[in-house]
Amino acid sequence: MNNVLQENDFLAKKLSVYVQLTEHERSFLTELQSRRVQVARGKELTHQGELGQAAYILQSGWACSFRLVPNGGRQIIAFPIPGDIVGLRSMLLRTSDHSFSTLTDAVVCRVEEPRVKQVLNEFPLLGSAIMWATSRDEAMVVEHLVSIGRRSAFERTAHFFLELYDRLRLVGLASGIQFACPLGQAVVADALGLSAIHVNRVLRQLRERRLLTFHEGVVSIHRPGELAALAGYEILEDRPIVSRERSRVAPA
Amino acid sequence: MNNVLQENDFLAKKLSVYVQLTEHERSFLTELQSRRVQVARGKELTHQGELGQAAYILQSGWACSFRLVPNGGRQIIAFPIPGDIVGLRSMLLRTSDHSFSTLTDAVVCRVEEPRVKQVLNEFPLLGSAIMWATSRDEAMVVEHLVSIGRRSAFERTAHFFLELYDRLRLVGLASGIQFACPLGQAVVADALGLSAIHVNRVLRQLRERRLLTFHEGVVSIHRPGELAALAGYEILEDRPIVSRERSRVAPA
DNA sequence: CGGGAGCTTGATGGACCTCAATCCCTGTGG
DNA sequence: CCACAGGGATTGAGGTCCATCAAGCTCCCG
Repeated sequence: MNNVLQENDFLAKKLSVYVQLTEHERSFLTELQSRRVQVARGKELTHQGELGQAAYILQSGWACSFRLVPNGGRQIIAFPIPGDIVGLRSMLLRTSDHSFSTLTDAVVCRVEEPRVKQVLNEFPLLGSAIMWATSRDEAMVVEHLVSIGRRSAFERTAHFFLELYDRLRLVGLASGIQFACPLGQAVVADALGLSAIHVNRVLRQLRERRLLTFHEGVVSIHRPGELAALAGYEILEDRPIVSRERSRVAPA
Repeated sequence: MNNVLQENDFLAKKLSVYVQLTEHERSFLTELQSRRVQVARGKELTHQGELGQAAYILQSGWACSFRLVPNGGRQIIAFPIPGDIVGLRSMLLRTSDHSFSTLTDAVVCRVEEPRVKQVLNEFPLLGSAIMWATSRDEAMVVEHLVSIGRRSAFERTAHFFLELYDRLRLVGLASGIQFACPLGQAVVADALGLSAIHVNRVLRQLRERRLLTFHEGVVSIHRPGELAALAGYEILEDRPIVSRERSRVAPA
C-alpha cells in the first residue's frame, strides 16, 4: 500500500509541507531511498576535512553534525532527524567542513552525487522542495548561532528543546506534549556551547519551575507557551503549500 | 576593455576561483549587475520576518546581516563584502529570517526572483558556481557558530580578522598584511557575541602582543602564522578550478 | 562484587558583563 | 573662533554567569 510507504517516508512527509507531491515524484523518492544501510550507534559517517562526495538521508535514529576544535572541545552544529538530508553542502564544496556521526543505532541511505543531479534535472519541483528543506536547515543553523551568541544558558536550553519539538512534530515524531530524545546531557552541552554540568543545573531549574522535564530520554514540555515566551522562541508556522504552477523552476 | 570590467566585477572574480567563466557567462554577469543602486550608510534593506523575495549583490561598501533578539541585543551573522550575494535563502523560504543593513555607503544590485531562475536555467554552470559561493558562505556561518560556541574571546577575535583577511584577498581587496575594515568595535562585538568593552580589551592584548592592530579602520596582521596558530585558524586554501566537463549540471 | 558511564550536587575560580568615568575626534551652531 | 554635544575608544571597579575541579550517586553490565 502506498499509505504504508508514506508513513515511513519522513522525507516525503516533510517535503509535503512545501508542495503537494505527485505519485510519480513520490515513487521516485521511495526508489531513491531503497538502498538502506544499518549503522551502529556512535559511527562516524563523514569526517571533517574528508573529500567525501556523498549525501545521506536519515531514515531512523538520531545523529549529529559537529566540528572538533584544536583545544579538544567539539561544537555540535545540528541534530539531523529522520527525513533530513546531510552533506549536500559538502558535495558542492568537494570537501566536508564538519563531521557527521550517529548517536543511536540508525538507518541511512547513501546518495551519490549523480543521483542528486538527476533529481534536480528530472524532477525540478522535487529539487526545489529539497532546496527549500535545505534552506530551512540553514536557517536553523543561523538561529543556533543567535542562541549561542546572544541568549543565556537558560534561554538557549529552552529554545533548543522547543525547536526540536517543532521539528519532530513536522515529521510526526512528537505527539502531545512530549517526545523521545535519546541525547545525553553531555551531547546537549556540546550543542549549546555549555558544560555538561551547567546543562544539568539549567535542566534542574526548568524542572523546578515546572516548565520542562528531560528524563530517561523523554522530554516533556509542560507549558509550551510560557516556555516559548521565556526563551524568546517563535513557533514555527506552517507555511502554506506552494502551488505547482508558482514554484516550477522553469517559467520561461 | 574586458579587463576593466573584470577589475570591478567582484562577483565574477570570486566565481572564477571555482570555474573559468566563458565570455558569454561573464557578459551575462555584467548585465545582471547593470542596474546599480546607491545606498546610504545604515540603511536597512531587508527586515527580519519580512516577505521580501529579492536578493542583493553587493558591489561596493560593507554590510551586515543580523538578527535582533527580544532582550534588545543583536547577533550579526555575517559581513557581506563586495561580490557577495545576500538573501538567496530568503527567496526560497518566502520570508526573510534575518535583517540586512549597510554599514557604510554602498552600491548594490537588486536581483528579482525570476532572474535567479533564469541563471539556473540558462547558465547551469554559472548557477552551480553561485551555489558553490553560497555554500561557502554557509560554511562560514558554521565556522562562526563554532567560534562563538567553543572558542575564547581572544581566539574568536583573532579568527574573525583572519577570516576577513582571507575573504578580502579572494576578491583582491586586501594586499600585503593589512586591509581596510570600516567597522566599529561595537559592531565587531555584535558579531562575536561579546560586549564592546571586552572587544576593546582583547584588541589591546592583540596589539600589545604585536600580533594584530585595528586602528582608524585599518587592520594590520603583523604575524599571520603565529596568530593563526593561536586562533586555531586554517588558512583558506584555494581549491583547484573545476573543469567545465566535470561540473556541468546535466551529464545525463 | 567491581567497574564504568551518566547524572547530580557543592565549592571555587575565571572569563566576561555591566556600570561609570575619562579622553579623543568631529561636526555644529553661535 | 570657541563652546558644546555626540559618538567612539579606552580604562577601572565590581559583579554575574558559567567553567572547572571534586565527590557521591544510581544504574547497568560483566
